[in-house]
Amino acid sequence: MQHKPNIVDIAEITGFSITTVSRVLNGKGEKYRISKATREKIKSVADELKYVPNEFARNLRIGKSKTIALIVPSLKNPFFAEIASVVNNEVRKYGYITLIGDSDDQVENEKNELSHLTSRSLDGMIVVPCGEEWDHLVKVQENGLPLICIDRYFEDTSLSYVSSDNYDGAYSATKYLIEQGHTDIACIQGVRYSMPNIQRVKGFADAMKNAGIDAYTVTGDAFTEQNGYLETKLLLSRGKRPSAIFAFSNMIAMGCLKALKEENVRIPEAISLITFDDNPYMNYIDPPLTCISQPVEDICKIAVKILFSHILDDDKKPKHVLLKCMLKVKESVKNVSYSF
Amino acid sequence: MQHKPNIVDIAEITGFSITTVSRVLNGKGEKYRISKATREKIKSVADELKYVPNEFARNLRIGKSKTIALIVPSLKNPFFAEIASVVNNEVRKYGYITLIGDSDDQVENEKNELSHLTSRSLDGMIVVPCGEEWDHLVKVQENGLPLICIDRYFEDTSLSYVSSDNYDGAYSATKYLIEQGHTDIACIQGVRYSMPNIQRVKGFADAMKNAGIDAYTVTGDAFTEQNGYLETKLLLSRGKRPSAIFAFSNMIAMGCLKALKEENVRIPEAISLITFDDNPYMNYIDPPLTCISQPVEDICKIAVKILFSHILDDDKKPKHVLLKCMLKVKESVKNVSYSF
DNA sequence: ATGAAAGCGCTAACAT
DNA sequence: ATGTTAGCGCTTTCAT
Repeated sequence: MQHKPNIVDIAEITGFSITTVSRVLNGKGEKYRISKATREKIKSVADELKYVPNEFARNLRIGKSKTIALIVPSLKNPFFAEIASVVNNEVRKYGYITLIGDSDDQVENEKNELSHLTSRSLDGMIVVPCGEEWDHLVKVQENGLPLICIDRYFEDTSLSYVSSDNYDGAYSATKYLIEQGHTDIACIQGVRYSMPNIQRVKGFADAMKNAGIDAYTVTGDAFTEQNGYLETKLLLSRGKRPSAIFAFSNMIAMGCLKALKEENVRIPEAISLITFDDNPYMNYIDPPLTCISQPVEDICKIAVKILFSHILDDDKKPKHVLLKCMLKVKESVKNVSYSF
Repeated sequence: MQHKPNIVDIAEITGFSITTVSRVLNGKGEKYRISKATREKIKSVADELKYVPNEFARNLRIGKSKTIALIVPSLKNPFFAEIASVVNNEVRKYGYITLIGDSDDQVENEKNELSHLTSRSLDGMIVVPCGEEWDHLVKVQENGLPLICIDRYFEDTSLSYVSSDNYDGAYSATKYLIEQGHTDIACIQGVRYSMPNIQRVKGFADAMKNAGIDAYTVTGDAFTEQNGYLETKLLLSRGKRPSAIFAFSNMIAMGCLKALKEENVRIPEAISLITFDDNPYMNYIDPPLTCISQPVEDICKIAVKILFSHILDDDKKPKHVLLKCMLKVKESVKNVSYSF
């Protein structure tokens, strides 16, 4: 047989009807009380021909694609690469496939990906939104496509989300710095309007205020290495340097490191550094960075679970889940309690 | 309108036939000499309805899916994450979509992904094979699906590949170490049968021999952090420690760093370290690692280009491309020429 | 310059 | 316990 075998071929060879073949091959043989002999014959022929069902025909017919899409701001960022990896694996467990879209942190791209991907009759979508707009996401959902936001999300919308408890994470980090005797702390934030950032700033500020510290710096405006670099350079050029820097993401921390290295500022001797996000490479940088580790794996697993409850169980109620972060003490924060 | 609009809806609204609508929406209006007025009307209605073509129907009809698949050993490894990112972006430029599969470095998974993915009527495939088998890959190709290997590949098969010139890369790295006065060099290799590894060992050995050094160590058996860690531990427990270690991948290097740190061996003062692969995080480890950087971006771009020449131009001739690596001197290799 | 109609491979409602 | 048949939305051949 030259062309790819289809159920018609199998029907002709076995002498049964297309329907019967379809039923057997879909595991509905029992249900339709198709005789064992028939089932076996059909299956063996299918095997022999190396029959693979045409997903397009099936999808066209049933209007489902067994496909979900994941849109992340950048696969090159290890934080999102891990998300992609975990989501991909979890989704496979349901027999579904993941299309990965990269928005390169541009809302325009996100929208394009969204419309491009929906032409594939997706069954669901997981998005790490990169902008401050959510209309296009809500619209997708209103069109009947279950959608979950992870990491970045929006409040007061009908969109489900799973993220870290960023407020608590930032609060703990700041509290830890204060406990180590730091009072002059600067934090370098990411995209200002993004919910994780808003929560982190709040957690940071609250921890400072609760400790009776009113003077602190919040600067920066992107979750990028460049932002971390520039802001650190600026902080270092100030009259009085902060004793500790709190970087709001792994990429920002990289930029801090670059700047601190350039200026020959030793960590943690001269300046302490703490950061959001953890990853394996962080253990080998100089020094290993004390960080707030996000439960990325759990976030993804829960997101996928919720997504499939939306898809399969028709449970459309929006769910909002925040998971606690963990402070991982390494070597980049100095105890300065008795240093004056 | 409740359901997703299709060309039938547009035909009804505009009063033209389905055929005409299809032609206009596919940009074949000119070709079929459809009047400008008609074209504009159809387009405006399509816009208004936010019409998105159903890819499944189209794909079913034309037998193409505008989809390619990429299988990598692990998305969590930044080396492969970068590959995924670049391939994904390049493929989008052709209006195609990428399905990403993760083999978790198990040939069994690779085979599963392969058969799972082929049911999606792929138009092409890019694989970073993880085993020493290629039969399943060749078979896929023989079934008419263009397939390219990147990074890891096989010789003497009909499979196209794009990879680094690993021999040359390893040769340069070794030559550099020797120029810096090192003679007692150990290299920690990855998966032994893999082509990059074979070439790297050859490059390493040739460089040593050409320098008149006959004694050297080649040890290890996986491109993993664990392998790097264990082998370094073993090297350090030997009577005479090597003066330099050559790690054959980023992950192996991470393991080396971990072991060296644990044993308080200073780099490069006590032992020099050079590694294959570069990535942004490597600039912040202690010390920045001198490395052989692979042209990942170019490899991916060329692979995609070749893939599409196979897909679109029907040019099925296997192509074999090796790109030169680059030695990036940072701070992990000490010049020991005059140290005895 | 535009249309009618067949068919891609599959599923499911409706037979028998 | 098995078969007939109508479409899913699209492209394309053949007509006009």
